[in-house]
Amino acid sequence: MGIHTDVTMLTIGALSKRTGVHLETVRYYENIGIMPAPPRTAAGHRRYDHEHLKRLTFVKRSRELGFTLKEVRALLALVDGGDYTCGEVHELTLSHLQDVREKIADLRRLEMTLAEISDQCADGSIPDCPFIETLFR
Amino acid sequence: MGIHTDVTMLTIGALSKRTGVHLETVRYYENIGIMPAPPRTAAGHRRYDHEHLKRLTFVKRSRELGFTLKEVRALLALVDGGDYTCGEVHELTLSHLQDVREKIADLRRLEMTLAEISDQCADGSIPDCPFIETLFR
DNA sequence: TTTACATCCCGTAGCAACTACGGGATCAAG
DNA sequence: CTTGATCCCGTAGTTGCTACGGGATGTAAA
Repeated sequence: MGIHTDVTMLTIGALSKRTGVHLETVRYYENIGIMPAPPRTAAGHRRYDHEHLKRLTFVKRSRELGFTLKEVRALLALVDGGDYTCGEVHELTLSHLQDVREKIADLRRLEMTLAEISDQCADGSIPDCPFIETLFR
Repeated sequence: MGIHTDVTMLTIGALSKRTGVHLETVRYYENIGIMPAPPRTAAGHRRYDHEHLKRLTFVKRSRELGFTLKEVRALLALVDGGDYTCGEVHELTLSHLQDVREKIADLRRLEMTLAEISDQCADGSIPDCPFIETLFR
C-alpha cells in the first residue's frame, strides 16, 4: 500500500463535506494556487491528508471573516513562511476591519434613506409614488 | 437639420458627464436593455434627449440605493408600464431594505469577531499569533 | 486647409469568486 | 456484474461593470 493510497486519506468529496467547501471550489482553489495539488491515485483521483484539511479550514474561516482571496493569499504566505509575527497579522486584520466598518457605514446610510423614502409611500394605492419621483431626481 | 441632429441633444460623453455614469457603462446599459438604443447621427454617433437623461438618472439613483440591475429592471418595468401603484414600489423597496439589513447584520457580526480576535494580538512581536491559530480552528 | 487632439465607434477580455454543465471514467456495494 | 455515487476535466455562465486596442469622426486652432 503506497503512501498515496493511505486509508486515512480523504477523497475530494470527503474533504468537501468535512470543510463545507464545495467540491468545485476545492478544485478551483487548486487551480489558482491557494491549495496545493494533492497526490493522486493510479486512476487520477485526488487524495488529501490532514495538512490539506487544515489549510482548507484556514481558507474557509478566512473567507467567512470576509477576507478576499488576495488577502487569504497574504495570510497564507505569512503562515507558509513560518516566520510571521503577530504584528504583521494584526496589520492585515486591521486594514480589513477598516474595510468592513466602511461597508457597514455605507449600508447604514442606505438603510436610512431607503426606510425614509419608503415610509412616504407605505400607503398602498396612491398612483404617483413619491419614491419613484425621488429616483428621477 | 434632422430630428436626430437637434442641437439640444447630447453625445454619449455629455450624457456621461451629466449623470456621472461612465461612458462605457452607458453603452453597457444599452447592450443589456436597461437603456434604449438612441438615435444615431449619419456617422453612427449616439444622440440622447431629455428622456434618456431622466431614465439614466433613475438608473443611477437606483444603483446608488443598492438595487441590483435586476431590481432596477423591475422598477423600470413598473415605470414604463405607467400604471404602477405605490404599493408595488413599496414591496420591492421593503424587500431590498430587508436585504440591506441582513447584510448589515452579517457585517456587524464580522466586525465584532475581527475586533475581538485582533485585540488579542495587538502586541507586536509575539511569534505564535492567536489570530492565526483561530483561523486554523 | 491642414493638423492636431478629443471624442466616438465596436468587440472582446478581464475582474472577483465561484457555480454549473456536459460527457466521460472509476469506485464501492449488492 | 450491474447499478449508482463519485470523480475527472475543461469551458461557460454569473454580476456589474472596466479596460484595451485600433480605427473612424468631430471640432477648433494655426
